[in-house]
Amino acid sequence: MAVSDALLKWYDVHAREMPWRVGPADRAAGVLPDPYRVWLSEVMLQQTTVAAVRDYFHRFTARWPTVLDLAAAPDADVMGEWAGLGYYARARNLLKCARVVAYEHDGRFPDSYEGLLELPGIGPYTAAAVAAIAFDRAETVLDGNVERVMARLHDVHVPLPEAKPMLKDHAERHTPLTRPGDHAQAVMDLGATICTPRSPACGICPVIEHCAARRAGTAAELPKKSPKKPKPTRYGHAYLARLPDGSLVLERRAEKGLLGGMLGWPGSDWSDAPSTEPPFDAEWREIAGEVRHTFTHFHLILRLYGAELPEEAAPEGYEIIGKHAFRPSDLPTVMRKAYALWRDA
DNA sequence: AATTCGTGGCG
DNA sequence: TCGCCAAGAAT
Repeated sequence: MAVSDALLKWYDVHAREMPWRVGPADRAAGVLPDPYRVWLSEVMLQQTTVAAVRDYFHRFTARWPTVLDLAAAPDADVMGEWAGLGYYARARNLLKCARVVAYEHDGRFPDSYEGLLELPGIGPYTAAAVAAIAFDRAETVLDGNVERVMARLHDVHVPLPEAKPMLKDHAERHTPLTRPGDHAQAVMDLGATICTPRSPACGICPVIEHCAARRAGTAAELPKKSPKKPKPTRYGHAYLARLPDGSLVLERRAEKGLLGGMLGWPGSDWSDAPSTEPPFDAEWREIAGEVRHTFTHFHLILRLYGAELPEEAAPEGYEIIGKHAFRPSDLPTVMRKAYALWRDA
């Protein structure tokens, strides 16, 4: 039996339940999933686990059931709803993409890889995933799961990312013309549940007889990866101010760069020797303790300063957010940590 | 082509 | 505690 046949047979029984997914039985009856939901889930799933995405997906689809609803949403609402999920450029591009689809494509997603690839925030993986899953196009997805499964199936020892093209070649040879959407999801499910990074469960693998790495005894050490750079530690200062009515002083961060477009506390740059100049005048007092947070490529240690501002002392150029309008859940995680430390001080 | 982008869970 | 890892894209 070919690899794709064995995979689909396994998937028919073991497909994981996901709120954006139409199971193999319904698909067999001709049901295709809503492209909007497939797209939304795939963007959320970029470098993010299924467990982390579930609640966000439910909140987004409850609040914005269609791409037209999302396109009409205010930027701040979408960024606030995305807060905590990370990689905030995804949220900015999500909204851009929704508006292009809504206003330039009549509210319908393109049904081809090439068409999807044109849209903001949709790269090679997501274009292939949406084309295959939502439109049953015979496209090949290449994500971390597929890379790992292919590296093992074909015993590829070339390290990533150099190995990517050859892993893609292998994956394409396995992509069937029928049920390509189920096939794509099957390979990813296999990678997520059986062909895992550490201690793969080869004993229950549906394609073990096709696996070259299993025969060679190298499955657990694949895929090889080139060494990555160590993370430096950076430092910074953040300033948390409150007005007499309980309002808080925040700022909307620049569109580009780290935490772009998100709300945050005013503060210094984050570097080896951050500026110690407060963003505006107040009776700042140091808050005991520090916030530690790790981003993709550096560790951050943040020192906090708090102030109670007098009446009529709201500084210019900031987002003054009322006591009851303020929700920590609108903030990225590092800013939530800062708020928690200040509040509990 | 190499960097820059979050966050939470896991061993 | 700490590095690794997750359904990557943009520049």
